[in-house]
Amino acid sequence: MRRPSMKELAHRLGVDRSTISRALSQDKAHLVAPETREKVRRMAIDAGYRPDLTAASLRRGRSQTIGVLVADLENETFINVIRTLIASLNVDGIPVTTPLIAETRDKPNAASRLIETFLSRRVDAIISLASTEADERALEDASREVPVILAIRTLAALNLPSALCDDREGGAMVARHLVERGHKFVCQVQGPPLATTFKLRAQGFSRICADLGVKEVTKPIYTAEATPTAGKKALDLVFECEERPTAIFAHNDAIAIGVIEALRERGLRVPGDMAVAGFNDTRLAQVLSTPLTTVAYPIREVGEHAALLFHSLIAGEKDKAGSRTFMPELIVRRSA
Amino acid sequence: MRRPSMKELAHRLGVDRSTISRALSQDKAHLVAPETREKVRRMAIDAGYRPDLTAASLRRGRSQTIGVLVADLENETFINVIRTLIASLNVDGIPVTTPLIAETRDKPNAASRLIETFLSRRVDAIISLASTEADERALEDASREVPVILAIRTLAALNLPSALCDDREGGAMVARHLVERGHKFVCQVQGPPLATTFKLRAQGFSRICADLGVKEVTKPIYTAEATPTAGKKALDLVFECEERPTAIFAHNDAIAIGVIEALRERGLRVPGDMAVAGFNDTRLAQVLSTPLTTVAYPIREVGEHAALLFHSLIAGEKDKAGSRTFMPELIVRRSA
DNA sequence: TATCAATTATCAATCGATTGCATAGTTTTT
DNA sequence: AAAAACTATGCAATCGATTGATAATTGATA
Repeated sequence: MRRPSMKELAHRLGVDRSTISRALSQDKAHLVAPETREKVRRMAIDAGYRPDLTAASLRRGRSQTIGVLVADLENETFINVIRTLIASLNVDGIPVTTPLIAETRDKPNAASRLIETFLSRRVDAIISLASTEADERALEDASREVPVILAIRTLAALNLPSALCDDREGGAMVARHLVERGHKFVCQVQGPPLATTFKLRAQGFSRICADLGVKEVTKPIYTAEATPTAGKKALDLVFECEERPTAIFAHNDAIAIGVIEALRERGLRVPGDMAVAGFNDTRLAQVLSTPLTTVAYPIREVGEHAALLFHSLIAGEKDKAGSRTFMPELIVRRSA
Repeated sequence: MRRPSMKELAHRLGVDRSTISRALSQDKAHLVAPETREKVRRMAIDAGYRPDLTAASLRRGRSQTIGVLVADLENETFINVIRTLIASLNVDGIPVTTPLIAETRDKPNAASRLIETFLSRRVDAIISLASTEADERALEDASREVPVILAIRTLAALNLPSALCDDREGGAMVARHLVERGHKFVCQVQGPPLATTFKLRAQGFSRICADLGVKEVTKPIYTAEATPTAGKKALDLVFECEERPTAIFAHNDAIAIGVIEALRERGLRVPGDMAVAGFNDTRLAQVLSTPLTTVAYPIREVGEHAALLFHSLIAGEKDKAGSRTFMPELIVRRSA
């Protein structure tokens, strides 16, 4: 017993399918007489009618779908931004726009392939939480066909509407805090430089160090991935330096945790022997027995602004769709 | 300059649209003469033709789309199963089936609402990594319209094809190991009992304890969520018991980490003062300075079998689509 | 030469919903 | 009482691709 289509409903009720369509719609329901409308709605429920969004999409030219590119599904911050984004996609608690979530893992051609799929599926917009310079071209091309919004990571060359965190200032906050605590020689364990996030955090941090006369380890230290494993490995590089710093700014909490575990293995105490600060304020940062000093990411703001950009852009209000950068917040705990 | 549709291509080439369709298809390309086929393909590329999957879906009655329900996007194990699942969805590296990923967070009505959306979008199948008893009805109803596959979590009452881990045996493995290490009085910090996973782990563990004459803390201890925060809180309950156990089996690694941090705060050493074992073998388990003894989840097997079920079911080969349960593996490290 | 098969392409219907335009019926205005 | 203005509904085209039925062409076979 297949579910009925509009045509079948129309037949049973002896009205035209267009009447059914209007009666069940949000915006055109006023065009049909209240009693007919009720009759249609009741019948639709009784018969177990379920609209076919594929057909509706085709006709409308809008798929009520949004392509979401994310660099890493294991990253709590990305996920949380996506969560608020999705929550803001619903209207009156009803999900009208379905997100197509796809992960790039920062692989070279992943983004462009996924964007092709999105466009074939006629997404109404694309939100990228995965932009790297390698994807610049693909995103630019896409932006000529459909609104493209950047979140978390930006691309200076592109001038696309974006929802960002002030990563430079975040890095600066950490630097100022370390200086305040009396550190004179510090070190960064940087995330992979393919995304703007880490580059800006590094710039902000270094700038303040330079201004306030604090020395940084000369050779920059990068991790291949922003993971605890990579952070652990990176600590070896720190210890290869001639002089040992007294504080480490890890570019995110996952790296920081790796650093802390590595320090523990060397029998060093945090913050006594080495102060450690992270970035993002993930769940784990709060649970550690030496709670992590870190920078809280403006998750809600970024997610909601991305949603707002989406809504403005598909409504054609290009003027309202401005980029915004939100301020993160330093959370001082025990580790630094 | 909008991209052309098939109709436009056909016009330019002076052939019928059906010829274009066949020339560009995988399975019907042999019906068109080799030279025409080449001509069409070249032209399609030159003109920047991009098929409209919305239209194709409508006509075919298949959307080349799969609905994926996941309980928690922050859970590494879920994500990794989804990753292998998605990888197996591609044919020759080309993504033919797009996953619609949606998160339930184990909220009461989330699953049924999301399933409605999936069905409205005419997904070819639904894979649930989020099944709880509360969703039983919704999944059963859905399974009458579309293939439904269960992964990670099962529902005994439903008899749907599934890809699972032998959680009971996993729990048993931990129990046997603890007994081997000489523990006589142990404790479980169980995950929320709404999913089969945790219930089975508990059963398997308790069964072995009973068989081998090892005492368990009398009152079962549950966490509200499978997170470090919840694990930390749960340790208080352990210490409320009259007698203190010497080992804790945390139902997953996230809980275990919470437990360990809580122990550290009390100045207790792992495994000296308290042994701790987890479940899943997440990335973090390997990085801890006291590496976690845990049970490695058969991620690849579960993901690939789920994909296989999907492929069999949409091919109509119901017989080939059998449920399978894969064996996890105990990873002994330092913590227990 | 007539018949049949194979190959290649066209025709036209179809998937299910949406929407501009037309029309019949009703109410309001003058 | 006629004209104007609404209301409520129906008609039919449309979105873009797919596919079964059918026609045209060529070659082979009896």
